[in-house]
Amino acid sequence: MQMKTEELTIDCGRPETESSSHTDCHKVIMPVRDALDVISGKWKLPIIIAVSRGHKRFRDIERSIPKITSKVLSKELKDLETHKLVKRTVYDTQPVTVEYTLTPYAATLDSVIIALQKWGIQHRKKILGK
Amino acid sequence: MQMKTEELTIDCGRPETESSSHTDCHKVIMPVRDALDVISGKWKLPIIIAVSRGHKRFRDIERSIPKITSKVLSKELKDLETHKLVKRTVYDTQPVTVEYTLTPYAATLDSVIIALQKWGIQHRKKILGK
DNA sequence: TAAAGCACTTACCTTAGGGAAACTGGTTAC
DNA sequence: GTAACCAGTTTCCCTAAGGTAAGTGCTTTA
Repeated sequence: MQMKTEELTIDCGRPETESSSHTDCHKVIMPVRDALDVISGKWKLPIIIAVSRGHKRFRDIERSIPKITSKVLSKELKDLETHKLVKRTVYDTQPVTVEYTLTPYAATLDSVIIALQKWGIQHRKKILGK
Repeated sequence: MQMKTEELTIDCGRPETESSSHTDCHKVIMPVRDALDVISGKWKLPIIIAVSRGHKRFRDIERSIPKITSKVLSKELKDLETHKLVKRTVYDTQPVTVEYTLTPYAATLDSVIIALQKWGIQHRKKILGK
């Protein structure tokens, strides 16, 4: 049905060829699940967006994301750090200053975020009357 | 820091202008959260991929997605139906044949899926030695 | 010297997501 | 006539995610 030719195609041709279709399917499903394992959940992308937007300090990030709590933010920042998407830097000031920044690797998520943002915008338009 | 100029930009300029930065930030976070509300979770995108790949029947979809159970598939298909992403058609055969197909609206998710697939592929390469 | 800010942590509790397994009510193939 | 397939449903259970609220140790501001 739908066939979009960008660099990677959602290989949906040959719908009725039974033999190798499952394996083909896995080639799309598996990477998507790998990606979802890292970035799914309610907060990870919002945090990445906030940090990319220039919010570096803990309280600053907290204020920039509606409804997030410090407990959740703390935990999610640790997760993002272990996934090498966020870097935590402690400056030896009085009192200590902590800054969160995105790693260069996090920039590779740009296309994902942009795709989701675009889809979210049009989806909201669609469901709340056009 | 990172600035990618596609149609929509992750507006991350002016990092230290305090006044309007939160509102700007929300303009990205909100649509992304709207999108995540619909498609996040472990199974929705895999199901959409499987159906787009030509798997129309319940058992066929079930077999094409590793580790999914019939209970979860049943529930997620209902969710996708209410979000107008999947259409369920019952054919009055003996016994009844049920077919799931994507709506045209689901095709709008292609760019999201492609972005996630690409990211997942390179992420796996990155973490499992290059 | 009290209040408020920073960067968190801890304790407690609720809910949602999801796994395992069995079961239903029908039909077809052997 | 029994095994297997289809399209699910039901029950029971468990864990992870996440909300609420308070506290900690430090410092700056009024």
